[in-house]
Amino acid sequence: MSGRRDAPALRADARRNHEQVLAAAREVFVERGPGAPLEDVAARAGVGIATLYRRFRDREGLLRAVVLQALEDSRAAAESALAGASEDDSDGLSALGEYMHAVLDLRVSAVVPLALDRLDLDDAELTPVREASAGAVERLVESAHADGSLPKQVTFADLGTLLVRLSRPLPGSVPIELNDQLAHRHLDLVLAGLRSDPNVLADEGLTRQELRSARSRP
Amino acid sequence: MSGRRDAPALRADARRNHEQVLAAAREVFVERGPGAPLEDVAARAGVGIATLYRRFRDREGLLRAVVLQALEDSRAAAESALAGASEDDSDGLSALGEYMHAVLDLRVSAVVPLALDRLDLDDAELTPVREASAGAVERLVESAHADGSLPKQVTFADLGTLLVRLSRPLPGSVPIELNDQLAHRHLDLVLAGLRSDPNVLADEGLTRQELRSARSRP
DNA sequence: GTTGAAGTGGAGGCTTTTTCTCCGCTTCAG
DNA sequence: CTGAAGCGGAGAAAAAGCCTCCACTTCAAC
Repeated sequence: MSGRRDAPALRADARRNHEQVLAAAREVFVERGPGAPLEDVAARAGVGIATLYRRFRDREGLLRAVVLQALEDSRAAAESALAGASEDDSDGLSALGEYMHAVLDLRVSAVVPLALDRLDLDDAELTPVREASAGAVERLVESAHADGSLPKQVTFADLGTLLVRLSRPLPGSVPIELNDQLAHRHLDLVLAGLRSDPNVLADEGLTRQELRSARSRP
Repeated sequence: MSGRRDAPALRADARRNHEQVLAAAREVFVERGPGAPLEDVAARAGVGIATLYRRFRDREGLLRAVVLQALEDSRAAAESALAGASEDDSDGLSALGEYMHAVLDLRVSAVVPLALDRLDLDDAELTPVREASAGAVERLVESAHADGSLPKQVTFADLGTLLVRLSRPLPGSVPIELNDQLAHRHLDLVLAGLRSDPNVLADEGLTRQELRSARSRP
């Protein structure tokens, strides 16, 4: 559960800074792209640039840490939605919708593809975490397929890529609260469409494997 | 209909380069942001950097030209959809859908907000073109509201911002054709939802004016 | 064809931006 | 109280990007 090789135990203030930098990085990378100046990240975290570099080797190290944390957040949200669904007797699509709204707030789908783009896709540390997160979401999708609340033509890949589109902030000077409010509204629009019509789309979307292989061999 | 003050009539090759740069700029700005190196734009156009600077004063001049052209494209698409709808006896939502698919292909909604962000919003040359384009789209939306094919709660601002989200390319190395294919699929999903349920959303979206004022005073 | 005006590419000087280290000062925790 | 741990930010070094200059090429009018 700790970093690579037993961590030497951070002092309380250092640990707090570490978290603040990570949170700031997620915001800044989402707003300004994965190449945003690290000084901006430090400033947003309310911390000196040296502190950022003390905790993270370089941009790549920071990106990797951000992705790891975001994927973990996503997995937790998916599992909590799945658990919530079996307690109440709500259907699979409701659970999926809950997860998607949560992910929007976490900005997971905005930051992960952005950051992953600059990282080694086959990284040994990243791969299992990616699998775990995707697996949890896949179970959510399967359960919605199984109880008929989500049309079979709408696949994991459809929902994932759609979520990416909905997660990225609108360009231009749109205030962040308005942006988020609109994103949730747009998601509701999509979810309502999925719910009302079992034949929304004529043909079946890509599978996860198809999406991945299209990505790796462009 | 020509540029500012009667243009001195370009030679054929120069005119061709001018168009190629404009087209390349639209693509590159959409893919890499409005701050992308102009050398990349020149390279994509198959032209030297000097040629780019000979035709456009600087980045701002190029951005402005791109926006002007994109807005003009959008207006033409909206008017053609509106005209097509009255010929056939299709409803307002179909016309709107046709327009939205066309705009996706033109990448208008991706490039315009991006570029406008770096330009003077109250620019005297831009404003009338922006009005003309928005006006044509507004007529399309109104006609869909009027014949009941589009729920009243779904506003111009909703559709515009949604189109922006759908238009931006997915980050990561997603091949362009796959990206576009998915974008059209996602749009179909949204349109199907709009069509099937007159009460998709509980409350009314922002008006155009509300969106604009939220943008200008953040 | 010839000719000269129009157009072209890209090397390179200059500026701006970003990175990342170093070191004197501050804070935590035992 | 003290020393180990942590901190901020100045600034050297590097990288990225801008845009001009000029020797060369192409177009089109005659």
